[in-house]
Amino acid sequence: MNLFSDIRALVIESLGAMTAEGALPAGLDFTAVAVEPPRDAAHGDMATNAAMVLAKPSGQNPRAIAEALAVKLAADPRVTLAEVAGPGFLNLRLAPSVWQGLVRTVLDAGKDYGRSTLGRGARVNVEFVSANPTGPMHVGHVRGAVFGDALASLLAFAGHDVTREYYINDGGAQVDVLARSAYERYREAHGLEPEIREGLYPGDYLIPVGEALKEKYGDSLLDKGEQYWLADVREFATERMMAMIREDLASLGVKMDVYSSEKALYGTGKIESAIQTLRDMGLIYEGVLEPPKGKLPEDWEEREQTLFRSTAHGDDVDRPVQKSDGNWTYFAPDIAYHYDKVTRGFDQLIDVLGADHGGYVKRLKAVVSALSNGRVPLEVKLIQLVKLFKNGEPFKMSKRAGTFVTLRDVVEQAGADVTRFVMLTRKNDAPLDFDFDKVLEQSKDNPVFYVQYAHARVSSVLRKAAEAGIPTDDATLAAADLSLIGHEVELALAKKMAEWPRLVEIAAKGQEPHRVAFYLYELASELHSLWNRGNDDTSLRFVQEGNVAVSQSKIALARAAGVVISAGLAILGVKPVEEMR
RNA sequence: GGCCCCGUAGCUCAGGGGAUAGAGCGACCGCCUCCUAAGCGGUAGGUCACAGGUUCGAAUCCUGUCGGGGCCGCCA
Repeated sequence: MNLFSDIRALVIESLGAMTAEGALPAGLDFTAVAVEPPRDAAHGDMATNAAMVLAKPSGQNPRAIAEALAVKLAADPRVTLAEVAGPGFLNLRLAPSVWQGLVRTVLDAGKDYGRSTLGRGARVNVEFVSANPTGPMHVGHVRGAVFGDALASLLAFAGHDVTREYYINDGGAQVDVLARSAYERYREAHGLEPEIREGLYPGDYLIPVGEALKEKYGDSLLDKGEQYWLADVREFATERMMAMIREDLASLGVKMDVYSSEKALYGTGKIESAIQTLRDMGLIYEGVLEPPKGKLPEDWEEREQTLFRSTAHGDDVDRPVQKSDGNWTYFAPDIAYHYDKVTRGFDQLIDVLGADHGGYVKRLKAVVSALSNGRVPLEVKLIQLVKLFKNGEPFKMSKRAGTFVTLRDVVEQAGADVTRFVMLTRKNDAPLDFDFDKVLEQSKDNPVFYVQYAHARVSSVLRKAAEAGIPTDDATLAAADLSLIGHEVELALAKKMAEWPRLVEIAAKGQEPHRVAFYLYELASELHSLWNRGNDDTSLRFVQEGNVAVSQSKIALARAAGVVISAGLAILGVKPVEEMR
């Protein structure tokens, strides 16, 4: 199904034959032999570096190897031309029938075209978002949510068994703050003046929570000390916040498989047992940390703490797991949580975190490495900041000034599809500019519309064909005489589609969903290009008046492009459109 | 002081061992009696931050320097 691997197999087979004939020494390692699209399409359809890679180990001139290999490859009916170029590249040109056959392959496979077995069913846990349950999701969370979701889809498409997971930070001091903030709103609901002290959450979103508390508890919590209500209010408010967050995620089209709770780790011995496991490995000790160099915290004092010997697993310093008052640090439940993920049998863990967690990565990796005996790799994807713009002007966010941009604001203004696509057009480790005006602009400047427009044009062709009475269901198109398409511009579109399975694997290996977005842009560009050629050359239009067979072959090509665009958009979580409005 | 990320065209960014380094925007020149011109074709624009190293081959890998951002015990 992947033409590049098909041709690579042919190359390897030919190299094997050369070895058998004594043209190459036995025992050569062919793993570095690659078959790729050439940088410049004028060079051919595919290129292999085989001769250059094998020149040194075989002690032969690369061009001589390439010449001999060219003869072998040219004997295959799929190869119409094999020529040596540059330092020893072997450029291949493939027969039109190969590309015509590819169109049929795409139509037969439908949305599964490009699906890969690369992952061999490995169980991968992708943890993402994990926003604190203390308020609505803001724009900073959106990018992490979209990235994690698309990465999960990409890995699943590439043959992994993926679990999407959200870790609810409902066990720390911040949920106590939430409870106190909600309690003030509860008092407010009773007509009292709320005291939103410094450090409490001032947001309006807690007002309905206060009212709901009144409904549930009446006035029974009024004028009582914290010890009477804190636990109940905390649980109540946290639940409400999570309901809100789930709604936010749903509006973005993100669906988690598992929600894990930090609170559930406390009082169940899970933290203690995870720490004990590390202790048994000799990785927990009582000690004193060196003060950080450079900028010293003002209230620094030496103090003995319970430490995790993360330096034994690649970290720079050991890390405290207990505060001086004996409580766990934030790190401790995280140890237990990652231990839990390891215990659940995942083959790989991926954490999607904000870039401000960069200093946290090494200790997390150290924990997972220690607790899995090095069996489970942890990959941490850091998501850089989103810089908001409006009318080309930077848009500063501030909770205090009330210019706090929530996920809901973004989705309401830009729409889920646009938001998702735009947020995926950048590598996760590069900052992203998000301009509210630009993302809604309907031009080539905006990649979302460019790709959607291409898909809409395919739909338009199908509608036109239907009006002309030409049957265009997928089965009919797949059975069409595809040898009728042969113009180089048409074949160029098919060639771009041939790259899709390869791209899926590259993107999955690199855990880089942005590659999908860039690929879709290129594919759309090929389609637009072909479309416009039809303006000058009517023989290149998809619907050919009075010629059903030719029309069907050309429509099959367009439809196949639409199928690939849909498949790519599905990974990004974006719905393709049938027409532009 | 240490750790992580980044530095590619005027701007925003792809490419991350392979050939003459690409796209969009901006600039300039063209293309609608014709399937959606929300599009297409072309021209101009580069010391891939800098210096060493590895390699048949480096924008890409390694080391260092410079510049930008992030992080660095009792917050999560």
